[in-house]
Amino acid sequence: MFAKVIVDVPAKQTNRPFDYKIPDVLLEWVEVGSRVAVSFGPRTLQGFVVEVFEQSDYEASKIKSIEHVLDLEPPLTPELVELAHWISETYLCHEITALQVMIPGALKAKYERQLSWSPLREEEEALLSFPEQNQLIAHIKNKGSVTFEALLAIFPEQGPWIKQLLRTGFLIESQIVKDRMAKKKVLTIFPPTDLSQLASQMEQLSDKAKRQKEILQFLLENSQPIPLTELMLKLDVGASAVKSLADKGWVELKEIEVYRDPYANRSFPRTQPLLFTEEQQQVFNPISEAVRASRHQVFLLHGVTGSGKTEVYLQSIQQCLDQDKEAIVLVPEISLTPQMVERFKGRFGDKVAVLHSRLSQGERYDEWRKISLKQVMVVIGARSAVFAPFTKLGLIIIDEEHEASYKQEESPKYHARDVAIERARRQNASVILGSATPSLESYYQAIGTGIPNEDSNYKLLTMAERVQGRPMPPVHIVDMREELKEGNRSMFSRGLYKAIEERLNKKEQTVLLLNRRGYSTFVMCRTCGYTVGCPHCDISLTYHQNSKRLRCHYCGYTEPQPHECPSCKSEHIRYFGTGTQKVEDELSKLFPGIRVIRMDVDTTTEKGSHEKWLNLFRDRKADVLLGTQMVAKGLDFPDVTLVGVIAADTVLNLPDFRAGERTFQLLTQVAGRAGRHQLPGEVFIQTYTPEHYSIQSASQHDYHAFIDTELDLRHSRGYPPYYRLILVTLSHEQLALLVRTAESYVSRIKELAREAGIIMYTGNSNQVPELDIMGPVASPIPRIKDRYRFQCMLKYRGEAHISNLVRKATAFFDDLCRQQNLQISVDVDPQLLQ
DNA sequence: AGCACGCCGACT
DNA sequence: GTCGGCGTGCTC
Repeated sequence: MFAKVIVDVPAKQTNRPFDYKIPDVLLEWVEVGSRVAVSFGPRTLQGFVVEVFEQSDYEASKIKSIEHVLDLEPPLTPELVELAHWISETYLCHEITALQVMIPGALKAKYERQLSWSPLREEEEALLSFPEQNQLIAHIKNKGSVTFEALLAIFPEQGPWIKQLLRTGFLIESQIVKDRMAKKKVLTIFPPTDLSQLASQMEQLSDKAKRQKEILQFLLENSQPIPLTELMLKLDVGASAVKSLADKGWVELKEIEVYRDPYANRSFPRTQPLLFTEEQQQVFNPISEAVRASRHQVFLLHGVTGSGKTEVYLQSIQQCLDQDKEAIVLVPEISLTPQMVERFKGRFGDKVAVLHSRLSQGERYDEWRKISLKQVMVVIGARSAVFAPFTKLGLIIIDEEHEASYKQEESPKYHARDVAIERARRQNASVILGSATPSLESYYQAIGTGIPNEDSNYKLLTMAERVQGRPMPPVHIVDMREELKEGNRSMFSRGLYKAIEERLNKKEQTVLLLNRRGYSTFVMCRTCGYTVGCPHCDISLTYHQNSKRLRCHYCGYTEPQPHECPSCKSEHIRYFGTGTQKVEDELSKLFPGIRVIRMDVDTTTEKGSHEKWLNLFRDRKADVLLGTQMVAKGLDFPDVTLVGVIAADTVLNLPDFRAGERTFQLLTQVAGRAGRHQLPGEVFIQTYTPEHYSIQSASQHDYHAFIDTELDLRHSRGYPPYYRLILVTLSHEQLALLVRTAESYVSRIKELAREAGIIMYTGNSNQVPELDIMGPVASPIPRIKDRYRFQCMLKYRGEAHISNLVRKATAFFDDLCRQQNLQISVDVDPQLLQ
C-alpha cells in the first residue's frame, strides 16, 4: 500500500502530494488524515496523508517508506483533508498551510537534529588522533545522542570539527519530528482494587505513622484515585508519607494524563430552555425542521440587538444533540466573553469545548483533544473552531456573521463563514448566520438575488422585536461642527457631557467608544507642518502617554517623545487627534474622582485581563467603560444606560468601500449596549458628518434604509455583493523594481485573461464585462517594515476561473520572488483593502 | 524551504 | 591551478 503525503514545506514546488510506501507494520495506522514523519530529500519532515492507494506510478526504486505515524488517532478526518484542498484552491494557498491551520499549534512539528557516534567505523577510530577533541567525542559517546545546538553550547569553538566528523561519517545525523507540546501528566495515587487490604494494613502501621494512617483512612472512604497534590493539600500531609506507602506497595503512584481545564474551578449553574417568544418560535421552526431532516440550508437570522438570538441558537443545538449530531458555534474573538461561555456551559454542561486565543497552547490542545476523542458534542470558539474534527456535524452557527474578524489575515486567508457554509454543504448540515446587521454579501444571498454559486440555498429569518418589548434606545446625533462654532473645543459635546454627569449622579454606568488607541494619532509641528512618521512604514506615529513614547501601530517601532521639531527645531510641536488614552485623561480632568476602565489592545494583552476588566465593570467598580471596538460587542450589563460614541467618523473616513457598512454596524452594535434591562437607555453619536446615511440609519435603527442605499452604491461602483474581489499586493524593498514588476504583473494577468477569452472592462464596450483589473497603485499604507507595497484589484462576476488567472500569473513571477525577495500576497474576498 | 550541483572571479 | 560566489533544480 502507498500513501500520498503533503509535506511540511510551504513552497510552490512542493505543493503537491508525494508518494510513500506504507510499511507493513504501519498498515493499520496510516489513514487519510494521519500525521506522519517522512524522509524528504536530505531531511525528515512532518506530513499529512491525503490518500491511501494500491499502486504507485512513481518509479519504484525511488519510493521511500513512511518512517512513523505521529498520533494514535489521525488528527484530521478525511472530510477535513478534502476541505483543506478546497481551501487551498479557493484562497490560493499551499495545501500544507490549509492542513496546518486545522490542527492545534501544539501539534505543529518541531524538528530536532540529533548527532550520535557511528558504530560503523569503530575500528577506524584509532586513526583519529586529535587529543583536543577527545572531550567532545567522549561527551557524545556518553550522552548517546545530542542536538547540534546543545553540542555547540558546550564546545563553541568546535563547529568546523563537528562538520568534519559528520562528513567523514564518524558522526551520524538524524532528524526527529517532535510535537511542541507534551500531554500534561499528574502524579496520582491509586488505592488497591481490593479495599479490604487497606484496613488490615492500617493495623500493621506503628502509632508513629500517623500521617500514613490518615491517608489510608481517606482512601478507604474515598476509593477513587486522587492527584498527589490534591491529597497533600486536603490532608495536610507531606509527599514522604505517600511515598513510603507506595514503597510498601500498598498504594500505587502513577502519572496519568490530565486535561488542562481552563474552567476547572468554575461551576456553571445549569439552565433550562426558556419559553420562546412568538418570533423566536417562528424562526426556530424552519431551523429545527432542516436539522431534523439533515438537509443543508443556510439561515440568515436577522435579529435586532436584544431580540434573543442566543436562545434560538441554544435550542437549535439541543435539537441537533437530540439527533445525536454535533454543533459548532463561532463567535468573534472579542465577544467570546465569560458571559457567552457561561450560557453554553450552563445549558450543555461538559458536552461543550471552548476554543479561543487566550487559552495557552496546552489548554487549547486539551480542548481540541476532547473534540477529537468525542468527549464533547458542542464547540464554541473563534474563527478556527470551524475546523473542529467532528464527524457527525449537524449545525454550524456563526454569531455576528458580519464581523470582519472571521476573515483570517494571514495565509490561508480564509473566511470562516464561507468555509462553514462549504463544510456544511458537504456534510448536509445546516448553518445559522446570526446578526443584527447582516453583511451585504449574506443579505443579498438571502433575498435570493445573490451571485449564483453552487447550490447553497439561503433562507432569511427575521426577529424585529426585543425580548419583553423593550424599546430601542433613542439616539442623539451630535454635529461636532456646531459644537466648535459654539466655542466648545473639548472632545465631549455639551449633550454627552451632561449625560455623563447625570449618570454619575444617578450611579448608573456609561460605555464610551473610540475606535483609536493610544493618546494622539499624530504629532505635527505647527511651525513647519512636519509630521513624525515611522522610519520603516509610511504611517504617522501615535503618541502613547504611559510610556511617553511614539509608537508605530504597524511594525511596533517606538521612539522617545520629541520636545522640538525634528525638522526645524521649533518648539511648537503639538499632538493632534484623539486616542483612548487621551479620553481617559480628559475624563478624570472633567469629572474628578470618576472611575474609568480603559479597554484596548494596550490594556488587554495579558491573559485574562479582558475578563478581569469586564468583571470589575459588572461589579460596579467603575462608572465608565471606555474602549475601542472591543466594547461594542455582546456585552450585557443591566446598569448601562448611556452609550457615547466619541467620533463616529474614524471608521467612515477609512479608504475602504466597506467604511459605510462598518460604521453602520459599529454604531448599531454599540447602541444596542444601552438599556437592555429595566432602566431605559440613551445613545450619543458625535460626528462631523451627521448627514451621512450610515449614521442616519444607525440612529434610527433602520437596517433596511441603510442597506437599500448601500446596495445601490455597491452596484454602481462594482463592489461586492455584485462583484467579487481578489486583492494582489506586491512588496519589495526597492520602489523602482516594485513598480516595474507590479505593472508587468497586471499585464500578465490581462494577457492570460485575453487568452482565456474572458471579457474585460474597456470603458466603451457594450458587452457586460466579466473582469475588471484596477491598478497597480500604491497600497493605502505604501510602506510597511521597510518594504514598499503596490496592489492591484481584480473585480469579477461569476465563478472562480478568475482565481486561476491569478494563480498562473503569480507562478510566472515565482523565480523573481526567490531571487529578488519579492513578495506577492493574494487575498481572495478581502475584508481589508490594505 | 533547504540543499546539492554547477559554472565563473580572486587567491595559495 | 583551487576556493567559493549564488543561479537552477529537485525532493516520493
